[in-house]
Amino acid sequence: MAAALDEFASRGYAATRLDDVAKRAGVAKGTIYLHFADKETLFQEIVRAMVVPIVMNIEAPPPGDMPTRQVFDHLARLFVSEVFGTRRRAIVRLMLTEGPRFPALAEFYYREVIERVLAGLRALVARAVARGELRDDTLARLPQLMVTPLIFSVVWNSLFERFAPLDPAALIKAQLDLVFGKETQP
Amino acid sequence: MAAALDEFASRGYAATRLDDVAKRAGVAKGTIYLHFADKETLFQEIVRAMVVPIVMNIEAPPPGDMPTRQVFDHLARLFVSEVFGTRRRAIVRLMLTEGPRFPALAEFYYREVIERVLAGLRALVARAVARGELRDDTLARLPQLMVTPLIFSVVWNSLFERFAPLDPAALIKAQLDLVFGKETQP
Amino acid sequence: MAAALDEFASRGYAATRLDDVAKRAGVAKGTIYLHFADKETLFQEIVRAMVVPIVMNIEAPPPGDMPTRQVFDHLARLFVSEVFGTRRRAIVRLMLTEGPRFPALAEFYYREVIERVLAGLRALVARAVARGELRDDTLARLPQLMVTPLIFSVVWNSLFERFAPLDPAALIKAQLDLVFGKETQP
Amino acid sequence: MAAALDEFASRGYAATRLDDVAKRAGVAKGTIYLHFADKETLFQEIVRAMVVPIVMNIEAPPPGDMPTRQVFDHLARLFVSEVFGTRRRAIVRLMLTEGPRFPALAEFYYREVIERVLAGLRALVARAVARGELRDDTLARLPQLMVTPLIFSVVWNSLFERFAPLDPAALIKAQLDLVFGKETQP
DNA sequence: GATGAATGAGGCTTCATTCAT
DNA sequence: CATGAATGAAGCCTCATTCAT
Repeated sequence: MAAALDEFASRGYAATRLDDVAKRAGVAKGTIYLHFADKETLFQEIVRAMVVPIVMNIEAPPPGDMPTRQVFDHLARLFVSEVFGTRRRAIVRLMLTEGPRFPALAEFYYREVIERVLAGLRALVARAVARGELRDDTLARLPQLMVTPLIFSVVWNSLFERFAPLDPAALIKAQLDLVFGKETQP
Repeated sequence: MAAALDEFASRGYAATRLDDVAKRAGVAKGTIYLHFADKETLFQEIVRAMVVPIVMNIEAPPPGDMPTRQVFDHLARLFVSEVFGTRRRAIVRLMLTEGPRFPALAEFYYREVIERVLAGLRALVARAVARGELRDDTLARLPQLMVTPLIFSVVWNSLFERFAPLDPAALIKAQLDLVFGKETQP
Repeated sequence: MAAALDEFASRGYAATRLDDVAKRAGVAKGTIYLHFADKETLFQEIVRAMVVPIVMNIEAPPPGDMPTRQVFDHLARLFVSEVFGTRRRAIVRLMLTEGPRFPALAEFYYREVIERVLAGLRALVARAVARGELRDDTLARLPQLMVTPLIFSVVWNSLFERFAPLDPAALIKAQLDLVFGKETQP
Repeated sequence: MAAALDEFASRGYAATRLDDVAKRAGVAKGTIYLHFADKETLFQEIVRAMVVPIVMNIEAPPPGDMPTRQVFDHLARLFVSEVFGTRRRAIVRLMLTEGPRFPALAEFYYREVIERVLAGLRALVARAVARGELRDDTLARLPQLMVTPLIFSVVWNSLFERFAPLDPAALIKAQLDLVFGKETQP
């Protein structure tokens, strides 16, 4: 699966040859079919299997007294170190680029990841409002605003990293500053 | 080219058959080769040809006395009506999904579109700072923050429109509220 | 189709390679797919196309005054010269050997050929009874008895021709002798 | 071997997978290779092993005073109950359908079964002629005529049983009636 | 003996590309 | 210019066979 992920990530679904996956994994072509019904299943299994762990962290409730801004900072660092900085980033990119052609996968992703992430974000926003850290509830209606910089960073860097690498940590920090007001002590 | 765009947009580059493009265009398969060297060239020509017009608007300098917030509002509306609401949205999505596999195309896109858009955004941010409409210059360093909602909307809707359509106008307005402060009179 | 028939006839359906069919036909492998959806369709189309002409003859009504025995003699000669002695014999053999694995084909064969042949045989038997050429009507209930020697000859020779070729003309003549009584003047 | 016979019988030689044979037999795939060199050998061994018992009965000499017609009746009943009505019918069908592709098997079948059956039939025909039960010796030259209904029944039912099942007992009885004259007391 | 995971040759099928008309 | 039949390389998948355990 690691070999397949690498191939899918670097060539895309359609351009990946199972021959190459097998070669990279150090097995014969037929061996793949002992574990996966076909290329499509292999692809979907990989994404499914690696997508779920990504979401785990956000659901853990934050310590009761931590400022919400700090919670978001923590989550952002988590994303950068555990997703963006790792092979999991490829999973996110594959979802974005291949998802439209795999409706079943997109639905799975939505149910297993997106809905949970959104719910978690909404809960955090509500917490911040309740604690007087946020003035209004626009963000409760559009919690996506808390993660646009993350997705944007993945997209940007997959296309333009060569020309102008974009630091996801800086981008998300700037967004948090917009939301919570500029930090006074960094 | 319109036929090819439709096919590429709905199936992706690799899964598009020139047979289908020809059928949709009402010509014979061979005819395509009278105009384009091969499938790859066809794809790149289409994206190039349709990408350029997208950028035109942003470069026109804004009326001298218009509040910068209004300029951004106008540009956002322009994006929604002229890109998101039209077939051009497919072009943006194709750039995002196929770009990684077409480095030449990504470079072209970066030079012809992204750099110019960024420069335009930077100029607008500088204008806003100069006019006292923005306090600090984080946005001058990361002008991408002004467009993350647009890109995010395209990505989101290409994957999850079925489950939870996301209104790009609302998302960009909320982002502008974050940047400029909540509008008092709409 | 002729090339495919030859290959199917000499190797059976499963063992036939489309590569060989193409080679024998003097075309490229892909060309086959311009005319037939897949190997299975190719096989079925061939059998269908060549099976129908076989049945034509038997349906023509016999001259009013000809002894029924002569009508059968004529049909038997027709079978020997137009089917057994030609490439069409391979069609019959293919139906027998591959039919069980192609239920759709067997049904088609039954509807298009067998039912018609049986009806024709029944009509002839009835005619013979009406003219006093046959005593009882067992054959009207089991008209298959008029063709068992033909089918048997095809089966026998496909297996044992090398060891003991069986003359279908002699076998069917002997059967007709059994049915109508030994011919007095040959 | 029973498992393999079932698989071969229902799918044909080429379409049978050793995986399925092993599964049906409740052993591992490799186990098959402890007993048979390869798939072809397995197939031939099965047919050989089960073909021989079929022929045994016909060679037992008939009771001296039994009318030959009765002997044939008895043999016909034996075929129906011991072959047609049992799994052995599959063996006969496999010989017919796969024989052309296994010349060695066809030869074995001819030597071990056909020749003996033919000899037995000839002896019976000669006995009938000697006893005045048959007028002429056409059947001595073409003893196959005594079994065409049996083979035909197997072929017919393997193809058309769904549409019009054919009773082998009725067919062979009718043929015997043709040969020996209609039975007066059944 | 028995297992069953692994192998890889082989065959079907697709589709970008060509070219005679 | 346009056609579309023909090509054949390329890739997915199957399954008989092997062999370390």
